[in-house]
Amino acid sequence: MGHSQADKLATHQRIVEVAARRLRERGIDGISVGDIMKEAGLTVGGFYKHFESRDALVTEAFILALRDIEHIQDALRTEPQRAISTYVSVSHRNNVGRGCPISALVNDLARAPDATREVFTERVGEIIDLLARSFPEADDAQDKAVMIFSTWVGSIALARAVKDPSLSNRIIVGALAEVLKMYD
Amino acid sequence: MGHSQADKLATHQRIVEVAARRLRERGIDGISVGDIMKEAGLTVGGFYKHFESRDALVTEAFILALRDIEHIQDALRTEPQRAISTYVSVSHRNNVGRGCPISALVNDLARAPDATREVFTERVGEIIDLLARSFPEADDAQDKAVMIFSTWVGSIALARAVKDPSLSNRIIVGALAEVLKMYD
DNA sequence: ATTATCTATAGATCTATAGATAATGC
DNA sequence: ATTATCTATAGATCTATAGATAATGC
Repeated sequence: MGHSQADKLATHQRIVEVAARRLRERGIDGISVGDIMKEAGLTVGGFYKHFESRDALVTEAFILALRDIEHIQDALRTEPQRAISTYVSVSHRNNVGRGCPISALVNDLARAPDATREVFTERVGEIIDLLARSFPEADDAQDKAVMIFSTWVGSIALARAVKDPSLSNRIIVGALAEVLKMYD
Repeated sequence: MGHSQADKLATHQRIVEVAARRLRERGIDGISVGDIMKEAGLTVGGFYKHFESRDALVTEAFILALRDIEHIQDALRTEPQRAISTYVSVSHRNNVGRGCPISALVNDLARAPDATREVFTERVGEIIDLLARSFPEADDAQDKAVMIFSTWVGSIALARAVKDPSLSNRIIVGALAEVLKMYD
């Protein structure tokens, strides 16, 4: 056992990092405390010295996962079309464990505890505001923003769920092409 | 015990109906064989005389749930704008248990067994084809179709997951308004 | 002395099966 | 005799807790 206070912080971070990835891959109900601890190189007994409950880990892991879309939000401010092309992409579809936790977990979030849903809701509001600002001259900028974000989430989630790779690619490529036309 | 062969068919149907609703409300991992049987007025022991496995019930329940979008598909052939207004609506958002199983379960489906994903994939292809036919004069009809279906799924899933009712309404109303503009 | 992590386990699930019970249907 | 459903349970989870162990840090 290596157990300084600094070690504990590093351990905590490692647990949350593992959970943030597996959460997106397997869903909220798809991860267990035991599995996450094992993958972090620990045993289950120490878990509750780090987290109040399993739900608390889920919320913390979701918050960490949201960091993986910060670069999209930053790009939205200055280069919206590049942000869109990064989100609606084959590489994003293929990398669920490191991708946007909203498209990976939107159904799970609808059934999640309030604490997690609140974090999620705030971020959705921010993204929609950023998208709306990318249409400074439109009088329906908010509506356009809401539609684009719905398309992002829907296209990536659908492209991951369909079995046919050709259909999956058509969803990504087609949705991207149409969304980009909104900037013409 | 009432146990004619006709009773067994009715029992089977009742189990699948209960599962089709709870599946959409709670997710694939959110239903248990025992809970579904209990809600159908039965005990757990009889389950495996009706289904090969839990997964088999999930697939059958998903197929039954798909019947709740057949009226949308029918409307798409003749009145696409009405079909869209029915799908992207507050009442659809509020009725997950009887609503489209794709928007309720798209994340779950990405992690589901192949048999379920295949049924889902086929239906997605059909819907996209129907949507594409609603733009007979456009040369990007397939892309438009893919975008609209992504918007459907994303807007309903997001509107259910956000906590703020005002934001939830803005997502529905905004996404609907923008999609309808594609028919102008 | 304190504490970060470990071993062990209680108690509550959940899927699936075995065998009993009470009807149906030849 | 057959069979639809029931009771009971095996075996495998899963969350959470108790108490032991082996470090840290005053």
